[in-house]
This record gives sequence, C-alpha cells and structure tokens, in this order.
Amino acid sequence: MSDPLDDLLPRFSRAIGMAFGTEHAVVDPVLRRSAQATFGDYQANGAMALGKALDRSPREVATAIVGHLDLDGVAEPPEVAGPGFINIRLLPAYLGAKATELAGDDRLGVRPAATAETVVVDYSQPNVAKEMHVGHLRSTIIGDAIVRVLEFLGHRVIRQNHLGDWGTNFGMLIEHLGDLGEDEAAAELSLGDLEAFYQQAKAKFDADPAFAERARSRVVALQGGDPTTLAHWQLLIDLSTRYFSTVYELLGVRLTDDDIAGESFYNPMLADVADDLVDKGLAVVDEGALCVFPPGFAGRDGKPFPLMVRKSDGGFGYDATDLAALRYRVSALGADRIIYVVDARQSQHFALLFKAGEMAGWLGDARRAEHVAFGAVLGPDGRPFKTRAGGTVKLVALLREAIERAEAVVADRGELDEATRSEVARQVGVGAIKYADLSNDRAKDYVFDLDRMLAMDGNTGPYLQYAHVRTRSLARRAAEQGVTPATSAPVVVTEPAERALVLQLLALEVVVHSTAETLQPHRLTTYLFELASAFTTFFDQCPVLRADTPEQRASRLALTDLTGRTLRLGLGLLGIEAPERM
RNA sequence: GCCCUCGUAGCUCAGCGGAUAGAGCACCGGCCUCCGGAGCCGGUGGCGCAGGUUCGAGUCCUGCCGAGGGCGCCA
Repeated sequence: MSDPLDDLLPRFSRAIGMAFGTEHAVVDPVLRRSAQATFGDYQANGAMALGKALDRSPREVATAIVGHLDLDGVAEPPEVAGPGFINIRLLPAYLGAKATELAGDDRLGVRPAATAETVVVDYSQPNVAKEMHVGHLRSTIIGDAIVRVLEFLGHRVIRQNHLGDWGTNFGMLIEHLGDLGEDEAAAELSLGDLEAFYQQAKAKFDADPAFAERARSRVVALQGGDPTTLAHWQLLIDLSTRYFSTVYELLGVRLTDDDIAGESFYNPMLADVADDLVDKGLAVVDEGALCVFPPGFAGRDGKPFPLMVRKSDGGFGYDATDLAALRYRVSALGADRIIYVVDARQSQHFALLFKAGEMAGWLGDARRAEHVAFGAVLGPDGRPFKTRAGGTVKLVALLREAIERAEAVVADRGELDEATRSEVARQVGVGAIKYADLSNDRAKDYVFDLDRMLAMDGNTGPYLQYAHVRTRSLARRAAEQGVTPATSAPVVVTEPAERALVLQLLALEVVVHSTAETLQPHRLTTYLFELASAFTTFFDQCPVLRADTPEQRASRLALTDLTGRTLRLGLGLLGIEAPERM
C-alpha cells in the first residue's frame, strides 16, 4: 500500500511488454531503492539481464523500456545511466500524497501477509532449577521479536517455551530438595537464587557417593511415577516458572505460563513416536539403540550419524523429545511453519531433526521448520561471557545494572517524577540491551558492552527512543501553542530532508515483511536507525513550529507525528518500549 | 579427520548478484542569537588470500589461511 514499488512495478511490466512482447512482461525489472541519492530514489536494474537474454545492448534495452514507460503522476521522466540502469525520481506531489495516505493508516502502510499461517515459535527454553543466563537472553529476545512481527502480519502465532523440566539431573535436584525439606527449599528458590540451589545439589552429587546413588534411584522413581517424587518435581517446576515469570515481566516479554510446553509434556508421546518411525521403516536398532539415520550426516569415525529415538537402556533422550515435539506441532497444533530460536551450536541437531521430519512425512511442501540460529554473547575479553570467578552471569544481574545506569542518565534531565523516572529507566535500560542484541546479525557472536549499549549516540536503543521522545515533545509544544497536531493534514514535500524522510517512511512495509521472511530482526533495527537519522536531519533543517506558512507547519507536524508513530511501532515490533519523555 | 558458522575502516557493525562498498564510535575541520546540542554538515580510513561462474561478485562456487563451534546414548 505504502510501497512505491506497488505503483512502479506494474508500469514497468507494461512497458517491458510493449517494448519486447508480452512474453517478457513477466521479467523482473529488479526495482530497488537507489544506491545513492544522486541517482534518484529508485532504480531498475533489469535491463542488463534482459539485454543479455535478448542479445541486445543493455542501454538499448533500457532506452526501449523508458520509451514505453508511463510514470505520469508518479515520477519525473526516467533516465538511463551507466551500463543500463533506469533511474527514477519520484514527484514531490506523489510523495506527499503517499505520506498523507500513510498518516491516515493505523498500520502505517504495512499490509498483513497474503496468507495467514499457523506459526509455532519455540524460544527462551530455560532449565528448571537453574538460573537464566545470557545464553537465554538471546533466544528470549530474538524469539519475542519474531513473535511480534509475525503476529503483526496477521499470522496465528503459537509460542512454545520448551522448558528443560526433565532428565537425569532431576534425580539430584529432587533428592536435594528432600534433604532440605520442602519449606526451606521453597524459601530458597523463591528468593530467585536458583544457581545456588543447583550448585549445592551438584556439589553433593559429585562429593557424596551415597547421595549420588540416591539421586540415581530417584530418577527411576520419577520415571516410575512415584507420587512423592512427582510432587517434589512439580514443586521445583512451580517455583522455577514463578521465577522465570518475574524475569519475563522485567524483560517485557510476551511469554506466560500458558506458553510452557516443557520436555516432560512429550513423555506420553515418546513410545508412540518410536513405533511410528519403526512402522515407517525409518528407525533401526544399532548398537542396541533405536536410531534414524538421515542421509548426509557422519560422525567422527565417518560412520552414519544417528538421531537416537530410544537409548540402548530403553530410555528416551532429547532426540526423541524433539521428534515428538515436531510431530505434535505439526499434527496437533497444525503448524505451517515451526521456528526454533536456539543457539548455533545445535545446528547439526536441527538439520538431522528436520531431515528426519521430512522422511517421516511431517514436514515438506509448504510445511517447514527453521532453525533460527544465533551466536554467542561474549565478554569484554572476546571470550564467552563469564564472571571474574568464571561463573555464569545471571541475566537479572545484567538487567538490573542496565536499568541502574539508565536511571542515572535519565535523572540528568530532571523534570520527571520519581515513579515515572524509574519506569523510564527500566524501558531505557532493558531496551538498550534488547536493541544491542537485535541490531547484530544474529548469526554472529557479539560483545556485551553496557557502555556502548546505553550510549545516546549511534545505533543504540536509547538513540531511537530519544528520537521518538523528540517527536512527542514537538507535539506537546505545538499543543501548548494552540496548534492542533492534525495527523490528517496534507503532507507537502519541498526540502531534500523532507523527501528523504518520506522515502524512509514509505519503506517500512518492505522491511517488516523481509524481517518476517528472513527472521532477521537486525533488518528492522537498521531501518529504524536510518529513520531516526533522517528525522534528526529533517528536525535540524526544517523548522516545524516556525514554518513559513500554516500549511507547511501542519505538513511538518504531520510528518513528525508519522515518524513518531513509525518509531513506536517499529520498536514495539522488537519488544522495545517508546517512552513519551526521557 | 569430517561438518557448520564467521572474517568488511583503528574499534563496533550494515551491505538484498548491480553504479564510486555504507553507518556509528574515535580522530580532524566547519556550522549554531536553533522547536530537547543526547545536534547538523564535511574529511581521513576498508572487503583475510587465490582461483572460478557472471555483462557485473563484499555477496554465488572451489581451495587455502585465521577465529569459534559441533561430531552416538547430556540438551
């Protein structure tokens, strides 16, 4: 709707058809935003490839296209440049009309996806009775941004928090809980000090053979459904999830208890999944274990590498759980698309899993699974992020430090009461961490540096929030002067800074859709940073309240308001709040 | 040994097969009786190496070098 490409594309197709015959009208004119402003606003690069196909010179082809191109009301007469580029400069009147239209649209020009899909997003995945650390940060933040973008595009999103709530570890954890007594264990865990509880259990397990033996038999009791053991296990889960909820709330993440579908959830399905794979002729017994061998994977010894459906001792491991989860998401949840936000180290595991899913007929055609892999969070030394003592860094500790520092920055401004100030500090501090994470290509590692994250200059969360604050500030100032900030006022584009700003505003739709396709939130952050930059230039060079005419003032107020709403929407899609003042 | 990811400016990072590879920080030089200077304008500086595909390669393919990760019953 907002995208100028919608107006340009059909006109190019028509021109190409007229110039070279209708069979070529389907050729992609390769329309893009211009690399440089001096080349115009948009460029068509398709003439080069078409020239190759027709065995004619690209410039000749470009000239022929231009000869049939009707851009009346949209752009100035197009120009052929270089080897065969077609440069397009949009008309100010066209840009103004598009911006005006945009301002009247709640979705700011972003249409829903053509087909709404059911999308399962598996993210966060903390472990019961273990502290959340920076590793969970990425999954939680990236997953939450993906959820918000997909929901905005009209997809039916099912969040799945694949809680680590099962496994042999629980023998020692439950045994430790029993030793402490329920009340004391509950008291300790409810303090949110999960790490200490886990470490104590681990220390006893390693040091005390008798305890280790009790822990092992406790695993058997758990698997056997012993009521007291199950009750203690459930207590660990309840206390942990209560704690995770507080972290999610602090983070401003959408996850709730309703989204939890932990490993244990799939236990009742495991035997049936194994039977299913045997029936399909995919699973075979190897070295005593029931395995699926997807082609193309080899282990250290060069032999085929398995997905282990059932261990040689008859038990089930994570391979089985993940297979069951995959089948459940397809058959019971009706997923068209399944997204796993899990760190990059598990990419081989997911490649195996998805291949097996295809072999079993669970995936394929339009139904697909994707591993949204991400890199590690590094400390200042470029090594995986650890405390001085070498321990893992608690996620909440980082959040609190960021909020604390943000508070100091916000306090500089004064003019906010204390309650507002601490709320804004939370929005800024948490937003800074989220933005820093999301603005990097998720495939790469990044260095956790609070100083840089909280900087007010550069490509940071606070800078974008600040740009938004300025748009709000201007609106308040206008209101004080009795100027109604009419969002519906016609936008008139005259200055270069206005043109650049409008072009950026019109590009939101393309960016949001490409973010949803590639599942790369940093595309959106890059866009928003460019938008904020375009706005500050506009703000610097185009007087708003002191504009030459009432019409121009209304136009610029409308542009400011539209920019503010776009920043707020974009940040919102990333899970970052946009305060009114800071 | 095999497989995966990454290598772009002094630093942190964008870059969708298209023109002279862009930002931010830092550094240097300008601007400002200005609606939030947390600013604006300009400058210095770069694709790990070698081949290949292509009209066109930072982008795709192959090899090498370097960093990180993974490779059977832990998730």
